[in-house]
Amino acid sequence: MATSPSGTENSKDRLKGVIRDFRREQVIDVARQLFGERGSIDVSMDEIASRAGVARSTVYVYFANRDELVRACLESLHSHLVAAVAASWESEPDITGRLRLLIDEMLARVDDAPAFIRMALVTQEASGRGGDAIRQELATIGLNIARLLRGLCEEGMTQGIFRPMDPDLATSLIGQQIYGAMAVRAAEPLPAERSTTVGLLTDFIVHGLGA
Amino acid sequence: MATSPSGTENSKDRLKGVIRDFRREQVIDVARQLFGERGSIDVSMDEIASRAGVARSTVYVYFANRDELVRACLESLHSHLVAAVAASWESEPDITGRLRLLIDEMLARVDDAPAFIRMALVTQEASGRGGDAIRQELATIGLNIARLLRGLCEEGMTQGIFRPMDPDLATSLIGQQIYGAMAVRAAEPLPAERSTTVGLLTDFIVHGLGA
DNA sequence: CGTCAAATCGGACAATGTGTCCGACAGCCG
DNA sequence: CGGCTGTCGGACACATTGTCCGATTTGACG
Repeated sequence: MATSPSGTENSKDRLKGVIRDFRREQVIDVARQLFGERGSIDVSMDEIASRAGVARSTVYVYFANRDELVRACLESLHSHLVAAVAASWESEPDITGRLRLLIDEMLARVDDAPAFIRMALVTQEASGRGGDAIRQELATIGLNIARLLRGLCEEGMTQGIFRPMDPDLATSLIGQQIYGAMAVRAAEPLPAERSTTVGLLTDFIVHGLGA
Repeated sequence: MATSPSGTENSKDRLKGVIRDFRREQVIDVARQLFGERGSIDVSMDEIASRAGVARSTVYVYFANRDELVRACLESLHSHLVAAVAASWESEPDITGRLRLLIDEMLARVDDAPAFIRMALVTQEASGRGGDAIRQELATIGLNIARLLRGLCEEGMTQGIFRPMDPDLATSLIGQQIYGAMAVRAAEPLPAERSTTVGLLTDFIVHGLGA
């Protein structure tokens, strides 16, 4: 640690870090695309590596194993979602509008990578052996979205738009509806126009089926 | 074909058929239980075979491959569901009551084999290579349940309980909600009392979140 | 009881994919 | 130049699926 000036060393290390991140994202991008097209089970590490233009063994330098790579892809998807939502959140003061916004972005993720979402929604599967990292990541994502939803519910009730109700319950019910909608859309060969679906979904959540 | 009296031969063949069915169900039961506990990915054919007390190669006499076995398990689960619903359907004339009944039975299936349901809900994954048989079966099951739901929706609208709406849309929305609820429940380590959940869910479907 | 056929066993096999490891090699920095 | 680092590419051990086949059991029938 004393062999070179700390300034130079830091800069060098930072450069290395940047390069590493860049390579990592290169692999993640390829993996996300392949997973999005064909799900995660059907894509081998071999294929990801060769498509990313690196050796298979090199992939294992960046990711401990397959699950870690999948986890990183989920993380990437999530951060894109968060960024997209944050971008228009403040400019949409209406509660229902924000709900619509959130749903729209989530369904957009589905349209982006249907096969991957299909897998993600269920990779809670694989409860036995591996998959711990993946489930962990999904839990984190779920929690984060639940946080958004819960805020929405509480404000909706305060404003008298929603009827009084345990906010956790409301959050869970909305979450389940969105979850179902995502899963169904992910399985659909030709999903309907997203804006239409979002509108109908939001309406249903607010009004239900009753007369 | 002329070597023995046809009567005897038929009886013998039927017996063989019965035996075959019996053995098949033996394997299916074991597989369903293991899948229910740990999902389908984590259970090897080896383990299923040895737990069922047969050789691995024998399993392949009854099922062409892993997917066929999974398909058979799904079929079994579905037929149990249908039987349970049919048993109390007629004695429940109320539309909301029937909806509650259907939801209750579906969630009961989840409680029965959470890990398997988790997988089933997403085995639309594996869109590439195999999995065709499984997806086929899931589509059939989904269609059948959608049929029930659609009838419920139409009758509800006729009776003025539900607001007028495209019945296909209503069916899809309810289906998605139930789907989400099943998936979430399947992932829950300690799901809430089923009757409570069913009540809240039904209420939400009918009334939504609005004030 | 002995015979025969079908069912089952059990293990070998090829194919595929994962994760590990290591020697070779190229580029960069001192 | 000489060493360091990251990458390559391929060999390896391991697990699993699905196939195959000879040996063995079972059970029905004469």
